[in-house]
Amino acid sequence: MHKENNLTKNQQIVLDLIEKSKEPVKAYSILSNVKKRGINAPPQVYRALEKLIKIGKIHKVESKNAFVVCKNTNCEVSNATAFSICQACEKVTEIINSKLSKYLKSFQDNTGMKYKKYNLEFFGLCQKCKSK
Amino acid sequence: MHKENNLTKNQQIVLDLIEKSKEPVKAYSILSNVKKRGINAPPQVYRALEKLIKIGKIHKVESKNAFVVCKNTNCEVSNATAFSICQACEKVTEIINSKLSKYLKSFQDNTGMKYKKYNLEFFGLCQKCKSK
DNA sequence: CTACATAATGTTATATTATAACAAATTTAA
DNA sequence: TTAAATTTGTTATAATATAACATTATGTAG
Repeated sequence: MHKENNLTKNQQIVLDLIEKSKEPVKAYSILSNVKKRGINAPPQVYRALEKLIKIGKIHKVESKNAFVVCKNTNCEVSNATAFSICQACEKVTEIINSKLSKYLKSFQDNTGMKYKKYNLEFFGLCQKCKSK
Repeated sequence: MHKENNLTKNQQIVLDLIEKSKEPVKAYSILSNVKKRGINAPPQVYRALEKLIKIGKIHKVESKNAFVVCKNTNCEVSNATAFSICQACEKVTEIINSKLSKYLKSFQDNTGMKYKKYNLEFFGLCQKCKSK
């Protein structure tokens, strides 16, 4: 919400909007909400999103085509992301767990491929929805 | 490739096509390739895909909006999927690693949320692309 | 400062991915 | 063999994302 350095006007507008939201926000929802602030067309939103992802301010939740603020000081510019997604209420939370990230960052499969990046999405029922 | 039981004609046609492909296939690529077999419109493809995912025959690679055959006899109807994706050649391979799947299936975060399902995508350079 | 390079912007158009809605045909199972 | 459920075929449209290009702003080296 507060002014970040290094960000251009459009990037800041888009980031502000995502930060204000409790839920992941979709690109066209962002667009319709920032029209009053002078952003008129999809490319302006997608460009800002691309940059914000690149610098690690936000992440894309792939299974939802939606965007969330990075809550993790350790995810190292978007290279190691994990989310918990409730299948009922659709709530998405970034998982911050150093054991998990250490495990995955050092994971090696049998092909010898060295991983630079991962994205993990867990699905289940959150506390609230479980008790319904 | 061989006739599977339980599948309808369209489901079988779509599955055959995905099985024949070495790479993840996109929905509209499937569509254009099965027109000669009588599938004319997107909903026919998407319905087949939905069913095939549900029964665990195929997976969706979320970061690519593309579909691959399940290579894993243990992924238990799509509930535990992991992929290795080369950022250069875009090759996608399903990771079959029981340590990894055990670790993730039993993973618990601090919210008490119990996970039923996960999808993990690793990115890096495959052997071939690394040595270029 | 100034000129070059780089990045960001604004804009129009279009490509790509996915679903809604509904009538008809087929399969399943009571 | 009828009712229910599923799958199909079809048209239309919604939702997500990028191409292309002219313009403006910003950063940086000389």
